[in-house]
Amino acid sequence: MTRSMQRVAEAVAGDPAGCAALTVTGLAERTGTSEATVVRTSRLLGYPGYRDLRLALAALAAQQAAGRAPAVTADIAVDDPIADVVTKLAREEQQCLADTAAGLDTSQVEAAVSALAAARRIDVYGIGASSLVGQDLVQKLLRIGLIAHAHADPHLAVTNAVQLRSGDVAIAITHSGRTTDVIEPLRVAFEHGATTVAITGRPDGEVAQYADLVLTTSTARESELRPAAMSSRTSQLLVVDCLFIGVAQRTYESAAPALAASYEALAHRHDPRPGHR
Amino acid sequence: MTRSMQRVAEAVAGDPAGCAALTVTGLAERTGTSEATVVRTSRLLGYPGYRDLRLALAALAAQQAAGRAPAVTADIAVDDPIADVVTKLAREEQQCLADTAAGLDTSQVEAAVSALAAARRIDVYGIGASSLVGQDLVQKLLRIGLIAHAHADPHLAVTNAVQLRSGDVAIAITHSGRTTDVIEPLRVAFEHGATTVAITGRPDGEVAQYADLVLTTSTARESELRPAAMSSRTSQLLVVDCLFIGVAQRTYESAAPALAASYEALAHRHDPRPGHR
DNA sequence: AGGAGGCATGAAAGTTTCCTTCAGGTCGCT
DNA sequence: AGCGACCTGAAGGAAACTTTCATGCCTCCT
Repeated sequence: MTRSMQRVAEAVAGDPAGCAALTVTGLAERTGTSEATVVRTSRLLGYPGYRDLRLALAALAAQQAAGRAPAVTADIAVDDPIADVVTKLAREEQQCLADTAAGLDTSQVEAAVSALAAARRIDVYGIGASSLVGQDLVQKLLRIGLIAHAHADPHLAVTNAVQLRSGDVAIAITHSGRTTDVIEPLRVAFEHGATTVAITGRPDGEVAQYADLVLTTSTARESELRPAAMSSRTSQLLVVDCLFIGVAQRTYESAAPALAASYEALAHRHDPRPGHR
Repeated sequence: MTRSMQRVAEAVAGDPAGCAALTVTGLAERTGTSEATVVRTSRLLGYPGYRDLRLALAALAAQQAAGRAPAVTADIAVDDPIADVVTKLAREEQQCLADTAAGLDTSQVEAAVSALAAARRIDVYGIGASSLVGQDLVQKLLRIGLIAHAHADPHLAVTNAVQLRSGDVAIAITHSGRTTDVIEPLRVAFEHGATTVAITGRPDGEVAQYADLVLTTSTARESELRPAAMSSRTSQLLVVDCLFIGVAQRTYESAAPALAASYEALAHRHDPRPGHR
C-alpha cells in the first residue's frame, strides 16, 4: 500500500458516509491525489472499481447508523401514541439486553454455573419484581431436576439460609444491591459456607460483600414512566436464562430427558383438539 | 405514477439489494422499460438521479441485512462456551422483542389500555411461566392505584371470574393459546360481560374465542435447550410493559404520584448507608 | 364513433463519472 | 552517481447516467 493510497484508504475508513457521497474526482481532491489512485485503492480493497467501493461504503454507513440508532431512543413521553410506546419500549429492552450481555463477566457466569450444576440445594432470594425473576429461575431449575427454592419472604429466607452449607448455592437478586431483605439471607448463607451468587446492577453494592460470585446486570437509566422494574427485570432474566442454559448444558444427560418429560406432563393441560382454530 | 414507473418502483421495492447491483440499463432491461423511465422514477422517489437512488438502495439493503442478521444466530449447542451462550441468548431475545413489537396490533393495545384504565377491577390469569408474567403486570398495575389480581390457581380463578361484570377486565396469558386452565376463567369472565384480553402467541387459538382483544406475542421457534418459556416470556413481558405504560399515560395524574409514593415506601427497605465502599 | 390534446414512453444524443493508458518523477539499490 | 523499479497523475477513452425529443397511446371531448 503506497503513501497516496494510504491517504485514500484512511479517508474512506475515517468517514465512510462522507466518502460515499463523493465521486472519484471528489475523493481524489479531498485526499489530494488523483482519480487513478482512488481507483487503484478501490481495487486493492477488493472491489472491481470505485463505483462498487462507493456502494459498499454507503451500505457500511447505513449499517453503522442502524447499529447506533437504537441507542438514541428518546424517552417515552406522556403523550406518545401507543405505537411509539411499543417501538421505544422494545428498543430500550433490546438495548438493555445488549448492555447486559456486553457487561456480563463470563468467567463469573461459568463459575456460577459450575456451582449450580453441582449444588445439593439451591436457594434464591428476591423481593418485589426480583422475586418473579427468582421464581422464574427456580421453575427452570426444577424442570431439569435440580433442587431449588425461591424465597420472597425475608424471614423464611433467613430461616432456610441457616440450613445451607458448603456445596449449596444461594442466589440473591437485587437491582439496587442494597435490598436488606435479600442481603440478609445471602449473608447467612455465606457465613454457613454456601457458594453465594449476587445478581445485581451494582457490583459494588453491599450485596457483593457476601457474594462469592457477582453477576452484573445492566443499569439502564429509568425514566418517570419506566420504573426500574422494567429494565432491571429484562436484564436479570437474561442472566437467569444464561445460568439455566449453562446448567442444562453441564447436566445435559439428565436435563434433556427431564425437559422432555416436563413437556409431556403439561400436554394434557392443553386442549387436545388439534387444528380447531 | 405511471404504469412503467410502477414496474420500476416495484422492482426496487421488491429487491433493493438486487437492484443496487444493477446499472440504469440493467434495471431498465429487468423491468422491461427504458433508461429514461428508470431515471424518471428515481426522481419521483425523491432522488436527484438513479446514481443516488442506487446508493440509497445499497444502504437500505445493508440496513435490512443488519436487522435480520441477529435472526440467523445459530441454535445454542450443548458444547457452546458460556460466552457464546450469553451472546446468542441476548440476540435471540432481542430478535424476539423486535418480532413482537412488529407483530403487535397497536389498535388492540390501545383498546386494551383504555379498558384497563377505566376498569373497576382487573383479573389476570396465567399458569406456569405465564403466571409470573401475570404477577408482573399485577404488581405494576397495583403500583399505579388500579385494582388488579393475579390468579395462578384455575379453580380460584374461575370462582373469581364469576364476580366480574361489564366494565371489568380479564386478561389471559397463554403462549400456546390452548391452556384450558387459563381459558376457562376467561370464558367465564367473557360470559359475564367483562372485557376480555388474551395475550397469546396463537391469535387463532381457542383462547381467542373468548377474547374481545387479542395481543399477539412472537412465536419464535424454540430449540431443545431453549424451551418455550424463554421466548414467550420475553415477548409477553414486552406486551405487559406496553399495557402498563399505556395505562400510566392515561392515568398520568394519579399514576405519577402513585409511582413516586411506592418508590418512597420502598426506600427504607434498602440499606440507608449511602456511598459505602 | 371520431378526432384532438395531452401524456407516457423509449431511442438517441449529450454529459458526467469512471476507468485505463502512458509518460514523468521519485525513491531505493548497487 | 547511475540504474531500475515503482508510484503518481494527466489525458484520453469507455461506461454509466441524464436529457431531449419524436412517437404513439390513451383519454376526453364533441
